[in-house]
Amino acid sequence: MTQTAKEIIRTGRKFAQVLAGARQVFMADGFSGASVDDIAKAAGVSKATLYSYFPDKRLLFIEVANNECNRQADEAVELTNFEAPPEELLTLAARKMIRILTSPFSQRVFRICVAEADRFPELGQAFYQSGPVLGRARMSEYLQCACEKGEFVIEDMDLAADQFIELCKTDVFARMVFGIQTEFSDAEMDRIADGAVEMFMARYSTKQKCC
Amino acid sequence: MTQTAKEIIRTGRKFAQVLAGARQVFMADGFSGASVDDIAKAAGVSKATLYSYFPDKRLLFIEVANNECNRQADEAVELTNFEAPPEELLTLAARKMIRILTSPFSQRVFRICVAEADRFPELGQAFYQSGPVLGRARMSEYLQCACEKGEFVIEDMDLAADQFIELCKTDVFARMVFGIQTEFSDAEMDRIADGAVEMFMARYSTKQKCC
DNA sequence: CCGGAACTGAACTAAACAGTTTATAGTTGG
DNA sequence: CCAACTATAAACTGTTTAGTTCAGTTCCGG
Repeated sequence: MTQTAKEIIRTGRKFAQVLAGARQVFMADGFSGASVDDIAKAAGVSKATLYSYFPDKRLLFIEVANNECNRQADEAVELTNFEAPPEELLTLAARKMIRILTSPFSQRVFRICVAEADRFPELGQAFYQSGPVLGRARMSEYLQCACEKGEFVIEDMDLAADQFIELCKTDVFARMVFGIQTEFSDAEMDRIADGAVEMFMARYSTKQKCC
Repeated sequence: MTQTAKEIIRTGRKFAQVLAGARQVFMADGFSGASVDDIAKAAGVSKATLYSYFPDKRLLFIEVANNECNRQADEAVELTNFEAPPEELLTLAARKMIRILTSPFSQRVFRICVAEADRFPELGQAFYQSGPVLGRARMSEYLQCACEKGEFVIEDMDLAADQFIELCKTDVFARMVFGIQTEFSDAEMDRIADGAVEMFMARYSTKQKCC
């Protein structure tokens, strides 16, 4: 009558190993694609040990997913140097954004979130919070600041932030998601980034480029 | 020694029934989530009958997926009335686009494409062709025409088309994909649509709104 | 160096599911 | 009315995989 209840046991020598193995296999194969045997093997641990830490595959996955979401939140884009001229700053931000969006890691996590949306609704939510919401917050913060300096005129700050981020996905995102293309050259990224910045400036900048 | 080879037999009374049942179950549960027993039941047909038409689950799925992609291509947005003022036309197009993007059907198909990208790479390609590529072509065509009338100045037509389509996804798409929200009010859609149009006009329209 | 806790490996259960077979029955057209 | 074709239900095969069990081994603190 071993009363493990339904809880994760975080103490023990090999806990971290199990987690690392699970992370590796889940990231590569998704939830359904990953077998517990594979995970145990990748972790260099017996299946019994794995099950002594985690009551089931589901909770193991959730643990991994949460960790990854937190990691992603930590690595989020910092808009450094609010003082730089808006056009420059936005161009840098756009490039960074595109690079993050197209990273193998993002692609994998995105795929898993979508594929497992039925089984793990909370997963999409977590990812949305630590990705898009955070990005928008950072962007909004900067735009607010730039508006106060009279560089932009923006009525709906959240909309503007979302629009900028969305523009960074132009073409690239769809090609990625549908498996048309998984890597992008600097030239391709710059085309999108510059396009996004020019569009954003044309809409919200106070500087007129004509007349 | 029944020489069925590995081919789909399209003749026979119940072929259409099987296809309809498969469509229903695959759309609801995805490829892995759907069991052949469920499909046979939904089709009102025995499993043996199903297997007399289709050599395996995979080919049945591909048949359904192809049909759905073609259907989607047929229903694609027509940009009616090229003569209308650009702002009006774009606003209508944006609303239509958002409505299509957020339809339960699109959501389901998108989800399936992403989830099964490994198993069926050609699926994403087909969907990309019958969705994004088609949309861009239609949009490009219109923009070309409007440029010739002097309503817009656009250097990179494909980029502009993609940008407009992308702007229509602002916020909405991410919320959908991550399961935050699956239905959208008219007000929410109009906010995005109007935002997209204003942005697009500011960037590419020849009409100045100031000075 | 000892005793208990952590770990191992391999075998096992149970369920799900793709695909097959069989024996039977309805349908159709000549 | 009789072949030939089509369909059916149900049982069966084989495989995969989550989760369990247990006898034996390793590790580590006291």
